Amino acid sequence: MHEYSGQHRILVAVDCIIFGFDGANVKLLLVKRDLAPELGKWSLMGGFIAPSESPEDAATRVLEERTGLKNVYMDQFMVFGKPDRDPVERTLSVAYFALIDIHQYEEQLTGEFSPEWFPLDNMPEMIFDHADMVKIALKELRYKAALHPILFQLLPGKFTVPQLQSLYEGVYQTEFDDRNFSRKLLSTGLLVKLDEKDKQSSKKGAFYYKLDQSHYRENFEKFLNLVPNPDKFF
Amino acid sequence: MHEYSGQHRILVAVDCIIFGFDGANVKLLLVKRDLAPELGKWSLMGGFIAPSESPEDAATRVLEERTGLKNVYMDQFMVFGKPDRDPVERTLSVAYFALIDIHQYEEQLTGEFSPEWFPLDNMPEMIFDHADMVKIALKELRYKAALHPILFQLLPGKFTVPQLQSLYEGVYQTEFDDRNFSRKLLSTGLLVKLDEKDKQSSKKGAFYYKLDQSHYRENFEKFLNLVPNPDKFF
DNA sequence: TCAAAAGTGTTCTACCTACACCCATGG
DNA sequence: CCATGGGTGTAGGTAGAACACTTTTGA
Repeated sequence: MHEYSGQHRILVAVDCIIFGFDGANVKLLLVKRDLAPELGKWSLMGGFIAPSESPEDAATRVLEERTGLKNVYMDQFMVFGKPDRDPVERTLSVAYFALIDIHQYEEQLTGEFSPEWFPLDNMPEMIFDHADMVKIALKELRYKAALHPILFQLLPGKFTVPQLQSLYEGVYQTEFDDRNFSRKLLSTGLLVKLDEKDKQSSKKGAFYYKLDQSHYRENFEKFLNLVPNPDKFF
Repeated sequence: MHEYSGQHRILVAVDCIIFGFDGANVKLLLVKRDLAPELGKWSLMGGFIAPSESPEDAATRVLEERTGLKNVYMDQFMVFGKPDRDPVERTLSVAYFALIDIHQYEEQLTGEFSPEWFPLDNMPEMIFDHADMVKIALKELRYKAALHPILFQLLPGKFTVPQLQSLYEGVYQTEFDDRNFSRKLLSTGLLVKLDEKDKQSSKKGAFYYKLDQSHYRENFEKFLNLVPNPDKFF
């Protein structure tokens, strides 16, 4: 026996909701679609799953092909599968959100289909159900980030506490008390203080920190509470 | 244009990890596989997605066909997609966990392929990667149940606080302090006290409660804390 | 009247929150 | 020398954890 008979096979794609943070705003990386129909319209980065690939493999490949980035934090969060979501042909989409350090992302040669960053509050119209996917991805991001230290993935290797705070404020669209935030954050034991200071944003300068990688991995599943009353955001 | 050319289409199934609670143990409902290969071996309840169905539709249909149950709480939690997970033909599986009131489930006529309940600590050997799926489903169940009141779905319409506690203890395989548990539980405002008592398990008798449905729905997203130190279970 | 389970009460502690205040420094 | 942002300190409140005790009633 080499296949199940009488069954219906479906095209399966992966789509990546790619989050970045430029220091002030949380942004999403979109591309112009390079296929008909809807050619040239904004779209998530996606691609079909090849015969030898798992969905994870495909998502990793798509991300690398389009951005040049490897070892990116990704989370499979939902399958979108309404029969008519793609007007061309039934296509299932396995959706991932990805968190990248926006500065690692090298501007691709700006061709007609080059990717572009959009702030969350100013997204362009998108193909198919991609706007729904973004909405749900953001919700998932907020949910997961309220409990686990994933937002570090959006920052460079060294960062300051105030930077991290504005990242959290960007993700949750609120302001947090600086003093409580930094105390909670430092008490997690996740950070290692460096000697260097960032003098960009203040005269006093803020110390850089880096992640304590082993502590990070060991405590990843632990619930954190960097976000006060997180459930109000869902 | 009626389809994307040159792409590889994949068979897509849904599989349901069906949890039940008999008052003492958390159990899973398995069936004997009715297809070659591995015919007769234990398997999750599953089926292929039909052309007109979304994955949710398919999971709902499979569950109803096999158990007769409608309106069951289900959560899509992961796609399993390693290219070789099904030896017959590449098959993607969208996995759902389902929570049913075990007493609602009417024993099907006990044919050769009739479903059977297995306690979590005594599962039979299963086909393909179904054991992995169960493991991850249990983890997801514990994760979600630590934060949201989903375990009510495993109990009948009326239930006592001690019953609910042994359910939680079954899911997390620990014991909780009775006094703290009931106080926390009642303070959620999720329960409505009934006049009737359950006299089965004690002489004094324990009051029955039912869910306050509107409160349940409104507060579903809120984080609860019925499980002390939940992260130690992940 | 006693055993067994249900249910209420109390204290201790830890953490979260909301503040006020000092620090460092570039202009 | 002062404005600006960085960082630390402190007091009050709340909620969770650990514990003791009373209540009910069938046998």
